[in-house]
Amino acid sequence: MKIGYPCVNEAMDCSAANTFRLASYSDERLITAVSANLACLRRMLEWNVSQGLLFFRMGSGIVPFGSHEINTFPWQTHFAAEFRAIGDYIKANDLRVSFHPDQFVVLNSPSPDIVRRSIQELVYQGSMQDLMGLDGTAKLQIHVGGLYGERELAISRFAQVHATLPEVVKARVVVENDDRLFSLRDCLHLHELTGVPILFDNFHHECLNHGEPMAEALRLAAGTWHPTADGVPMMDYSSQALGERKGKHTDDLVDDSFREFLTHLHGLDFDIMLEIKNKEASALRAVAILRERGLSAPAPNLPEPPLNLPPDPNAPAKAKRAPKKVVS
DNA sequence: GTGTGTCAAGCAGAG
DNA sequence: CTCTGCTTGACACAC
Repeated sequence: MKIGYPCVNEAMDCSAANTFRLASYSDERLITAVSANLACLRRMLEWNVSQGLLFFRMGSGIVPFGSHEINTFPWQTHFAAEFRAIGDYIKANDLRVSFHPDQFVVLNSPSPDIVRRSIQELVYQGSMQDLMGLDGTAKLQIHVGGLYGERELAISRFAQVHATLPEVVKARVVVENDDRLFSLRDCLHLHELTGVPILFDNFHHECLNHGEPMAEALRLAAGTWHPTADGVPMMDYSSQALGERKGKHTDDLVDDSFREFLTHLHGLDFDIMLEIKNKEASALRAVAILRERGLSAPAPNLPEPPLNLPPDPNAPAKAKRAPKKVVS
């Protein structure tokens, strides 16, 4: 069981999401942004390893405009060594990684053009995994898509498009149950049609379900993952922010809710992505909770104090990101 | 330096 | 019709 957090480390002074405007696109800017993003990605992974956080979701913006036609720069070959080095680090430290292409990826859209661009985006993100030398246990996590007023048609259209995906993408795509449109039951139906594994989201299941108890839902979702080809089932974990709109995530891990959730696993193994606003801070607490229950490896010997944590009390008040280089 | 409108992309639902 | 939320804020220009 590994614990992870998505995309951003709030304690670090770098971002792996450097970008720029489409209107100001140039190869030079692309090279600058990708270089910075890969360097930061590497540092985040190293920090994660030092903290026992062995699961991580990479952001969609590592290569700005990675699937846009404007981007004709051969970044795959230009940055091959950097990607490979990150992949080697991932494998050497037994890390698990995933990607979550954004809401614009809609494989079941009635619009052929939207489907085409969606596949392009999956190819872009999957090609990063290829460049890192990662196998099919690294995943691309997406939603079923739109409802368009006809649930069965929407699901079957996903299945048809799924069958046409390039093999390297198809081996990595997993589908997440969502909180408003497509429930776990819909995803199980889609799994029967396509074999696509289901990435279970406990909070979405709480928002939208057909009465399946949490333990049963976990068992059903886990059963859609092939033990070797897909690896340990992944899941997203969150809980309801009290007093907020239904579906709103908490800002901070609610320890007792997480402990209660763990009781439903009944020995099932999952790699758990914490979708919680304060990111790595909650992930660290989740790791501690797993350790207190013997569900996770003991703390590694920390070779060095955590980078940038805790914040230097002598530092000037608030400076989450290191200030950009001053060119006075 | 700070404030802020806007940024490649889809869809559903609230108001 | 407009606005919001969704896995993640950051760019770029006005002042």
